[in-house]
Amino acid sequence: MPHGGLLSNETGAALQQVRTEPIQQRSAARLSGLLDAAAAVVDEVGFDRITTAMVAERAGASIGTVYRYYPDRVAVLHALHERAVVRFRQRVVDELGASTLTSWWDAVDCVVTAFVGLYRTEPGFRIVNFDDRHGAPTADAVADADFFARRLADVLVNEFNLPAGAELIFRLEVAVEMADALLARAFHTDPVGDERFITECRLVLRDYLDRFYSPQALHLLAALS
Amino acid sequence: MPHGGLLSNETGAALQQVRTEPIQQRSAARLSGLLDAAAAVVDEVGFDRITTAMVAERAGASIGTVYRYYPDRVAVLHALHERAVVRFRQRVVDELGASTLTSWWDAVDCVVTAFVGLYRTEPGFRIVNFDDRHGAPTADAVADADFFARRLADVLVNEFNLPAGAELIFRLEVAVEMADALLARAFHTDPVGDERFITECRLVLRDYLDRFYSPQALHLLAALS
DNA sequence: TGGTCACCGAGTGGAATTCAATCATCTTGG
DNA sequence: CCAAGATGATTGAATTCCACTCGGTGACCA
Repeated sequence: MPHGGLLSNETGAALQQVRTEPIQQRSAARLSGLLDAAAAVVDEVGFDRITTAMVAERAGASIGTVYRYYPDRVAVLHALHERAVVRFRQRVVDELGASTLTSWWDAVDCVVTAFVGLYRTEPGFRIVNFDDRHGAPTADAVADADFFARRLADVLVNEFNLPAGAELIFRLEVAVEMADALLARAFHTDPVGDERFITECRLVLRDYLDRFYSPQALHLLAALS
Repeated sequence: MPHGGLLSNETGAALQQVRTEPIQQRSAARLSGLLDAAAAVVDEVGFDRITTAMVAERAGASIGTVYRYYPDRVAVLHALHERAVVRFRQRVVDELGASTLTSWWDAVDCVVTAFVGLYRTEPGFRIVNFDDRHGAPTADAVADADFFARRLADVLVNEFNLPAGAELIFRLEVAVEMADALLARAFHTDPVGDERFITECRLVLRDYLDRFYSPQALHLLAALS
């Protein structure tokens, strides 16, 4: 299942995600506690064997409490997914800030590094590969699909003068899909991640994007316009 | 989710897949009828919302009949998956037979064409993207993961003299993962398949493999040994 | 006409989800 | 600063839904 990996939107996140916005401060702790519990359970039994009871018990709460915050079981998974994505984005900007970037490639590399790092350390991070596929096409699935690609496009345009536009976004969408698949494959059985697939992922991304956005290609492009 | 797409194994297929081998001829019809029903339901509600009752009703059978042939719900999905894979392979060989192949690229192209064709016409074909992810690492997940890659490797080695070996298999595994992801993305919302992703898939595959197995690269390789 | 093969569908059990009762924390008038 | 409400938070028994079982019934075959 493609998509769902690096991608997500922000607006739709809180949209009916949480039943009741936490008012008192203890609720916030409860909420993140529930997600921590869910993450732990995901690591233990996988995210289709998860039960609401497990999450509740692990969080030291009762079943009812889970349902106070989330309308149903998959909503919990969605929330966990969202949190993972948020942390991923944070990690990316950290990574970007800590590195000296000499070309767009370094930025792409940072993204891969951030993803791999989280896969290794963040409990339940495999949830980023969760995408519940409905038969009925999810209403705004496409709308939020390319969110991350757009984000990344902005960075590449502003920092490295790549040509903005729908084409760049599409290319990045493709790149994200490929990276997602290869990295997920790297961690499919190996908890540390199969290095062969990780390095091949970097290679593929670079080659693919180089085809359009290498210095030479850009130079050529500039000459034409 | 990675793997599971174009891949599958053959040995594990019939292994505990069907509870009772059909003895009388009407049973065979029942069996395929159940799978047809399952395929229809998959198209309607997606393959995680599917219920045994839905399949039974759709097939004009009772719950018990479903369980006469399949030990549990996921076994039905596995069987449907297997059938899809079998039909896919058949389609690939048909396609290969009908085309005049001038290079390994044509063979790869045929595979993509077959996959896209089935996605468009075969009910429930999206099941090829089904891979039940357990928390406990599936015992032989890796073992059957590269089955299709090996198969394809055989063809490419025998027909187009690509250099056999673990490297080729790994490359094809990577290629399969990428193609799987991009094609699944193409059909994620669009039932006819987003042509942009399909053509980009062909492009990516060609570029990726060309890097190692283009005539020039092969020539170079031959010179070194 | 007995012996399998197929089939049925009410029944069982476990997990998902609800909800009315209870506890905890705020807040407001005195 | 302190009662009571008022409102948020929590609980867990009850309910619903769904996978799966099994004893009984008809269909085929020899």
